[in-house]
Amino acid sequence: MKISTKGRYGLTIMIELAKKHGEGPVSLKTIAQANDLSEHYLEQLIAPLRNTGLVKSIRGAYGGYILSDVPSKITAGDVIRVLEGPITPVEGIEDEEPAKRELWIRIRDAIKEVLDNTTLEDLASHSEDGEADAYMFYI
Amino acid sequence: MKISTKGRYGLTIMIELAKKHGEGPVSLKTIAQANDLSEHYLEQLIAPLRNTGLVKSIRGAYGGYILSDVPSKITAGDVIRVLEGPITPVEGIEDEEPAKRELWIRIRDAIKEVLDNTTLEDLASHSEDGEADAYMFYI
DNA sequence: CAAAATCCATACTAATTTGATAGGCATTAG
DNA sequence: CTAATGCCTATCAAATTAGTATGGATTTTG
Repeated sequence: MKISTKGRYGLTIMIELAKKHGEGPVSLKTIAQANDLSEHYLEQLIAPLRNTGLVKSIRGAYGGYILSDVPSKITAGDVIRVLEGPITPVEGIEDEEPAKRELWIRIRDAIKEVLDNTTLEDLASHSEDGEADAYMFYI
Repeated sequence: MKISTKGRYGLTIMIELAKKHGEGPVSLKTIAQANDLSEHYLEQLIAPLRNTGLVKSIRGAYGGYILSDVPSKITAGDVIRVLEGPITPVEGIEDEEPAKRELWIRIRDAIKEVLDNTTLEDLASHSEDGEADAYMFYI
């Protein structure tokens, strides 16, 4: 029941690109260093993001990546779907018996609701402040 | 972003126990056969359910398992937490930067809301009918 | 042009998790 | 006693995750 580093680091990349949207290409090296991540690994994650058209690449010296659209038009769901596959708590929901099928569907819809209504703009604008939100720490 | 067979089969076991609650112990063999699952594998899954007190075992011939409480008092969240660990889309939410932390918390709370408000009674009562719910098939 | 910066592609690997299987001991109903 | 059942430990194969390694290909600066 976890989102792997693929989705998490992928979101990290996209948030960085959103923060610098309109300021020209951002290199993976910059993003890797700022977030203490492996540049090589990020390369593997951004490849599908490029292939599906969420980002565009500019090659050569002083190149990098830019968002294909404005941050308010790209959602967390767009990113997670590309890197983690379809958003669902189980594969083949249709094959489950009715009771569990209904449960998985409710969970799936709840997650989709959150991911599809959170844009990169939302995420980027909350990235600067370090304030703790009221509802932060509880399980 | 998946619930593994541990959680899914675990729920299957608990739903079966809920359906026969009050009718004496149910053996794993019965449950395994009814759901076409490996009895040995179910043994491994029910061990933590027994250790945490969600079910009680009756040893010996014609033994089996029974729920420790009425089906309306046990939730899907109780079962999933035991078999899958804490309900959260990422480990160490506290360590994430504010924007993503807020996103993970929203997802976590949405999932918890569903799991903690679905009881075994709900699930067991929907298990007999084979009717397709209106909102079944879409992604 | 040459060198540096950057993207691009493929292959390999170590660790972990998942989903079991195997075999035997312990307990109880009949 | 004996058959049916739970209980326990060990082992294992496949898949997934989280990277590393290597070597390009492309573009810009100087």
